[in-house]
Amino acid sequence: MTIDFQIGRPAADARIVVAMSGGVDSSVVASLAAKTGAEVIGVTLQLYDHGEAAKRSGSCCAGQDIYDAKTVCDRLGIAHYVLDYESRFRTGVIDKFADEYAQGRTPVPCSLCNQGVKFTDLIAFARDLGADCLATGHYVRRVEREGRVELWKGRDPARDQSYFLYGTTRDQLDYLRFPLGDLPKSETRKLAAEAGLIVADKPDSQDICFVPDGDYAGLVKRLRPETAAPGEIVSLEGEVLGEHQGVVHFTIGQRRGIEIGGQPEPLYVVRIEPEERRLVVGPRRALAVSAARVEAINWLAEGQSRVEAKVRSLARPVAGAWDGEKLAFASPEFGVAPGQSAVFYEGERLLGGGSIVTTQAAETEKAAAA
RNA sequence: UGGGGCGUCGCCAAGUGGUAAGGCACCGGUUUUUGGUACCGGCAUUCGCAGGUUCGAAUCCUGCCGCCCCAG
Repeated sequence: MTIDFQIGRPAADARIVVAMSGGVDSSVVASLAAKTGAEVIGVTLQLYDHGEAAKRSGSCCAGQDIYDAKTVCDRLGIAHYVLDYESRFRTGVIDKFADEYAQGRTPVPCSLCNQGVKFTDLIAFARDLGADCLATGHYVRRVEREGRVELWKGRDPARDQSYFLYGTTRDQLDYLRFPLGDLPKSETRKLAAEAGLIVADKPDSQDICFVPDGDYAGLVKRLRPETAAPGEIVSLEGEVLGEHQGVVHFTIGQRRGIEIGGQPEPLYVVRIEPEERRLVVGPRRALAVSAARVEAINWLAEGQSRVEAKVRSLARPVAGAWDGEKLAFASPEFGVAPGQSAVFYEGERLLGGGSIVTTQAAETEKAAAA
């Protein structure tokens, strides 16, 4: 299978840099790039410690993964660079991640990473190398239409990663290539196997890449100890129902882990008040939100008012109206957490997105609290 | 130390002779490049304790223990 990298000049003269995490996807991208006949350079970022996480595979950008990426490059006969981005990743992603929790918000580290270290810094590096483009293994599509580039969802809806890439700028998009955007994952694995890549059967990455054992709270606690301070759990009416072991363990809309029984219906986290170290909980209907204020928006399209919006990576898009400041949901949305991204779409096309700063409770909460 | 009430899974709670509902919580799984959500599954051989009646009791009887309320 051949993929057109849309470089605009003979492959023999082209140079492609591939961002390689050490996983299947980006390895296949490197393989596809090599097949074009262009000069291909694999680059892997070393993002965090050499300790615990390094031994774990199926994540990205630590010891085993770097070794895997290198092995793949050797097989393909291409160059491979490892860049030490630990300190940048630390300040640009991990510290911010912890800070967000300290403010009672729920960060999306993958977006922070893509928009910072991965794209901004890596693109600069690739440009320095004189490359024609930077290719990654993301499942999104770059579509040239009417003389402009657009960002579309990955063809395979189960794999679409556009939610995490809303912050990609037009300039970056010009330079980026996503060769897997049209493929289903199964096809990627098949290509990996055909190419004899060592990572063909490597498990998909999941969870937060820099959290070795899934215990993200443990990491945040080390960086921001105050997030582990116990506090009250109160009802919407202000009644103290129990105690929690730190706001770091919670996010808006969360049900499990509150550890309060004896209720007629489940309790969800409705609000987090970090300065008071207080958790406000209530029934599901209290989560209903009619609108969300969104800031730091990156538009890839002209500002649109009628949009479909995703406020979580795994949510189906919902209809909404954008007025330049806030997103009004056509029908109440549940579990909208400040810190998460609101990403706007028009069908397959990603229009833009930003960070949710506040939400507006729907009438039902007021009714429930009254 | 008179009267009344109660004691069923961590919590709430149904069940008053026929062989322990349900909800919440918790645990596990599924899904997933964020946190969650949702869905599926698990969760009292036992009903404060000890005797007794009965073919059979959490359910009836007796005693004890504990808690609550009202009276002293």
